[in-house]
Amino acid sequence: MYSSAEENYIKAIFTISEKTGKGASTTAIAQRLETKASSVTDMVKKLNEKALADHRPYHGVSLTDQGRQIATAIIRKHRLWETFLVNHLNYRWDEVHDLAEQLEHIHSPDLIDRLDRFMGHPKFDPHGDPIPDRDGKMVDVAGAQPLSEVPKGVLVHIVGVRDSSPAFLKLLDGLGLKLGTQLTVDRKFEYDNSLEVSSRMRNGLLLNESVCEKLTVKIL
Amino acid sequence: MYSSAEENYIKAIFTISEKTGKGASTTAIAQRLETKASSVTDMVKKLNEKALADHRPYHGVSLTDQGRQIATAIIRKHRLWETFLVNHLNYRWDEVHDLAEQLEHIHSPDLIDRLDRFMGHPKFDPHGDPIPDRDGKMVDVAGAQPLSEVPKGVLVHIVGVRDSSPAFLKLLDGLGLKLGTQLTVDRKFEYDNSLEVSSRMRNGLLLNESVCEKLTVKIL
DNA sequence: TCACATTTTTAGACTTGACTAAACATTTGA
DNA sequence: TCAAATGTTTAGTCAAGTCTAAAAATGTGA
Repeated sequence: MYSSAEENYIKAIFTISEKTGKGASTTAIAQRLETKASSVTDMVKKLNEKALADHRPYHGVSLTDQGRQIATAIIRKHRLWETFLVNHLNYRWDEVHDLAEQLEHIHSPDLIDRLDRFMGHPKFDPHGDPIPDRDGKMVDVAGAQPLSEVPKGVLVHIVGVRDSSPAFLKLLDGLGLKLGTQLTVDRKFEYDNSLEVSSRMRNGLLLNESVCEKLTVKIL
Repeated sequence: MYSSAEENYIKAIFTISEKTGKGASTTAIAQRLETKASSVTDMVKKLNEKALADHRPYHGVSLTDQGRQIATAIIRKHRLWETFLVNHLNYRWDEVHDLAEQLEHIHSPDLIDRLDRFMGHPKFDPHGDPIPDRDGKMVDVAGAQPLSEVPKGVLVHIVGVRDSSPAFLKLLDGLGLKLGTQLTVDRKFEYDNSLEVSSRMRNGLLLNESVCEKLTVKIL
């Protein structure tokens, strides 16, 4: 059984490694968990002793197989809880992240499997992220790419968001964008890499670079 | 926001006070929380400073209005989660206590109200205990009494259990007793205060004193 | 190559919540 | 009424997790 603190570090290392393809630096971990690098040093030492992580100083922390297994289990819990909150308790997709961060630390041999069964084994969470199965495997979303890389004139639909912060999700709500929304890139502005897109609901929607990078789409 | 430790103490003080009608002694609190009296002293001091509890040494700890309000909120959470686990995730009534002890510490402005609405505002949990509403009010179970006090020949039905431990609940399951089961006391044995009862399913069921005290029944 | 900016670790302290052992206080029964 | 039993508190310690400040180590650009 691991503490919430340990679990949060494991998840952070996993997520940073996923994103960068390299080990997670102590500084990066500290930043993500809003803590200090010295605290990270201590915890990484502890995870190392428990054979959950390896640390090559100045080259990053990586998870062992066991660490990775714990990480995917936590992510599975997080995403299933988010799905439950949105699909059954009528939460909006921008409200569930923090609550799921609490719920993901509930320890139970089978609660999450029952929740999974109750919901009919959903494959994606409300933000389009794949939900790992009991063995940590998740469907791979082949062909998905950031909107920022889509050429002009191609019809795509939104399959995921790379940022689950309330602010970002509310912005999307305000623009009428959600999972499944079909889009075409009409114009690209080199000046700031912003895009003008059109959907069924709206034309001439101007999206800045950072928004486009965080929207994952698939060609239809 | 209160820590899980603080919440557990508040709940223990509330429950002991309910049961005994007096303040909760530090020893009683220690026993219930499986901790030591000296630890209780420390925490009670802290709760006192936060205006959640009053302590008159040798006469018990009692909760302030604010403390009581927190206590009923936690009990509401505990019982609603138990109800959810049994009614929607198919847990048995003897499996949910420990899990609900974790879930009751989830902090959220409205999760529990949504859960309440989702389930259609249940009035009782799987053990027959009344679920407090948002204001801490719960229906009072008038006319309920322990089976041990029921006279011979009177038809009653089980409305609650005063012990939610897996061992006790499994015993009841094994005897074919559950909420709603109709019983008549056939014989009373003065020797050890055990009772012989009969239900529709079984006759000549011998229940010892401690079991009879923990079964709450109502005359039909 | 080598200085410096960056990253990482160490050392010492703090908070929360718990513990043991011992001292202290009160109730109660004889 | 007073001593024993019971209940409570104090004092000192510990572990987890965090922090600041300072020291140490490393990668990299000039």
